[in-house]
Amino acid sequence: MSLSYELVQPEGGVPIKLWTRGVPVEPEARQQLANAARLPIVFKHIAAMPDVHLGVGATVGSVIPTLKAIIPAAVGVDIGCGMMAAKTTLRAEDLPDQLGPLRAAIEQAVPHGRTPRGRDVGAWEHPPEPVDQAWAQLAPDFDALCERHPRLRQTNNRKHLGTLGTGNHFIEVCLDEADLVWFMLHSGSRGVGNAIGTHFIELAKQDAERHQRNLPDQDLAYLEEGAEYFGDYVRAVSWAQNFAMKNRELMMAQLVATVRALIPKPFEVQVEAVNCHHNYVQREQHFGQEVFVTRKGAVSARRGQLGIIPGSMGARSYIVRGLGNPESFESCSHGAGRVMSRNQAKKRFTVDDQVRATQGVECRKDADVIDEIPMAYKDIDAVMAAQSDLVEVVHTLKQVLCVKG
DNA sequence: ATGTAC
Repeated sequence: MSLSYELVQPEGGVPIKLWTRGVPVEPEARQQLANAARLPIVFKHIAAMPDVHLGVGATVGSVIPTLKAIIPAAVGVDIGCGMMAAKTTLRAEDLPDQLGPLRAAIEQAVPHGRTPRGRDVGAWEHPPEPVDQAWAQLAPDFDALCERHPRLRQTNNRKHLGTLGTGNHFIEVCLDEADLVWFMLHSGSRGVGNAIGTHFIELAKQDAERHQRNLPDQDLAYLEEGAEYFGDYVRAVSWAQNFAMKNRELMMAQLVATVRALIPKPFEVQVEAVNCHHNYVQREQHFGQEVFVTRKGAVSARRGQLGIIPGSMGARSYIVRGLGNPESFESCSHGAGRVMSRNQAKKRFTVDDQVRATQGVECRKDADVIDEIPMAYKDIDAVMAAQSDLVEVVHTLKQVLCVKG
């Protein structure tokens, strides 16, 4: 039987297994995977998902298991970034014909966009009660962290909880194959997670310099167990991941309340919503060994575990169930993956292209979202086919409304 | 992705 993945053996490193059959992979991404494979702390092999593409330090769409050490830049700065989705009892025909007012109401209810100095655009001016309650839960561990790392206090933290952000972060209303309405959203740990990531990436680089480590790439600097800041990083990254998960829960609640206020028909939202990180690190057992697994643009896919693989603004998204494939460290892709940079997309496509590609979706179609045009992403169907031994599709979702930051 | 500096 042929392998479901491509096997590459970089000289002086662990093997790389790529679930990329029928999907393009940039040579630069291969080089970057090989760099990570040469680190002495990597366990067994590296897994590349079908949406793999070049990132900072580590490749987006990769799973890197490490022994008694973590590479902060492999986790990245968008710590805890991920997806949340929930099915409702609403049906397509319960939605209004014109979705513009609903989009405007969601944009009004959930802070989104940039948070430049002195102006609260993407942040709460006065966080509502549920946000303050959630912050009260997060605050003690954050305060403890700030005692040892005071610069982290100078961040947007409490006012960013329950807010969307920018770029590819979005909120969608979707229909599944049975015309049931779903809510779905994509966001992370906002400013404070970014500051934590940046801070510890810097500390890891200083640590590598002190130890005169010979690294294939400075962005692959790692912190080892016993290093001065290792424990702090583990606590900080875990805190940011909790912040991100709570951030998504709060936005989902806000979204549900907003739709309830606008749609006359009463409806229920499933209690067991899916809420999964795709940029994170955690302790796991693989091949009988306790390891740190860093998923950068990858989702956990243990047997039976539900995950979310979104397509682009105009494409379908998938609710998936993990098959627990041990060779992928029980993981799957986090999306379609880009085929071109944001700048390339803005050069190549016009507003007319964007209008055509997002037909039937109530969303922004202006010059500032062309970098998110569906053609800038890989074909989601090819991506799904390449990982058929990692996940099975449970639901297929098509967006009818999309809010971008 | 985010915030800030250029």
